[in-house]
Amino acid sequence: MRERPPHSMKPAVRKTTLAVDVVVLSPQADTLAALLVRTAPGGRERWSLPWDAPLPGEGLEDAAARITEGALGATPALLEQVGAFADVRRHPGDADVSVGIVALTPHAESALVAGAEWFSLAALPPLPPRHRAIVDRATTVVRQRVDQSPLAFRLLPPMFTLSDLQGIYELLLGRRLHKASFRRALQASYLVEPTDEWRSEGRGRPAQLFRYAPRKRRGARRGVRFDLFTDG
Amino acid sequence: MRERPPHSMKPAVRKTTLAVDVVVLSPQADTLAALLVRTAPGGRERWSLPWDAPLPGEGLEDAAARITEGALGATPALLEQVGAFADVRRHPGDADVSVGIVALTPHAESALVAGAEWFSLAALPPLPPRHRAIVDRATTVVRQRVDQSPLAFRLLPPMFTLSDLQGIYELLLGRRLHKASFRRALQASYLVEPTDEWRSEGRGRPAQLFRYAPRKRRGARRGVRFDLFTDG
DNA sequence: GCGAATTAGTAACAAGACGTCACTAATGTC
DNA sequence: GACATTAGTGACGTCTTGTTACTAATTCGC
Repeated sequence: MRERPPHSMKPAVRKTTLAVDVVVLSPQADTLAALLVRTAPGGRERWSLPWDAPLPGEGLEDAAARITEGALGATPALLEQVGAFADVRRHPGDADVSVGIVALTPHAESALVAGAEWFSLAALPPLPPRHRAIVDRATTVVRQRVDQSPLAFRLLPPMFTLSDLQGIYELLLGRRLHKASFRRALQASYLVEPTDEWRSEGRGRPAQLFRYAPRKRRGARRGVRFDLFTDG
Repeated sequence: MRERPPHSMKPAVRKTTLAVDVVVLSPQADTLAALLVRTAPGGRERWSLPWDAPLPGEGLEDAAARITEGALGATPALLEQVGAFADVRRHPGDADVSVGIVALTPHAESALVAGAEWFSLAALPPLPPRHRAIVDRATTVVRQRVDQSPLAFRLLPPMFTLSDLQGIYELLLGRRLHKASFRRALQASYLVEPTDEWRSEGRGRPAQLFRYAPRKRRGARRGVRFDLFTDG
């Protein structure tokens, strides 16, 4: 809080430099990975989040979609704001204010733009300080919302096994879930429906395929709540 | 989503006009009220949220604190970002981008600045469209966070009765809670401790006063979760 | 004074959610 | 055919939650 005599002044806009910084997340090889781009030589960090200023008249999410396409070569499945950042932490383009946006995209082999690469969230290279803060907030936001909104389904093809789905939840939440509890909670949530198809993945019993089909839920429904750890 | 060939461009900041728009909320006479300021004549709406551009180098929350002081005459008890808004909806200062921030302040008779007034959230006058959207998001954000962070205690004096506290939760959540469940959940949360003092409010049995005293909670604690409706 | 009204606080119960274990089922591998 | 591997489920004990119904301490009306 800053000390300042409380007297009214006419508010007025001032010119500011604004950036949209995007945390593109995708499941890659059993971890959650973020898409980083190589920075121009000269900065201390070699990598940063993809970012740009919004075009005149362009919405923030639209800008984030454009920026994601520019680095990923594909449209993200879901965009969500994670906050505005105006602290003094260094931004690669020296923007006064950054709007952080998290984008989710399914795993795909689609060609990345030259200079873009996936990094496991657990092993990110050094980032400009503001970008580091945005990544941290993005993972927090994702973990908070995964129970409330069908984020996980955006990362899967239209038909998937319950083990696939559980794997996505575990990536997004960052912890293991118990199989029986997961399925029971999923039942109660009325979010999926079984199909007639089964998939055999080599070894083990074939798994039934499900599709995302949220049904009307009576009363005020609570989200899917999963708790525990360690499946045997 | 906008259609645009995905080829890489050097990102660059551009000048934008930025506003910080503040939703100051306070309990007033059994409802949640927002603080509005009279707008300069000429605009279609007579009222708007207090707002201003951040000063050079000023953090967003710092700006929100300053703006709140300018309209309320006091420092808010808590500030929380609710999002960035860059759609085409009209802003009273024609800012390209607004950062919405919600401020909570206890009920107080403190003198408002001339031109500022409290309005029950249930009966707001017409607002500039972007401000209307910010108010709606602010109430959503407050309801989502009231379980996770001690918002409610910021709206009460250091000592309060459990009925006072329940009333604040009901205002913030916008629904009635069941007395026994509320108290049991509060017990489990280890957020308050009883004092030796009691308060008699006229009729009825005197109530014990409590103070906010979050104790270390073993393991990963879940927030206070209240569910039900209708107290008899 | 004394009962009715009013607000505070709690015990206890029933129903449900949750964590866990142990099992059955269907496939591939050796 | 034995075994490893993954899928899927039934059942049980415990903890959580919604609800009812009660006790407690005060003011108000008469």
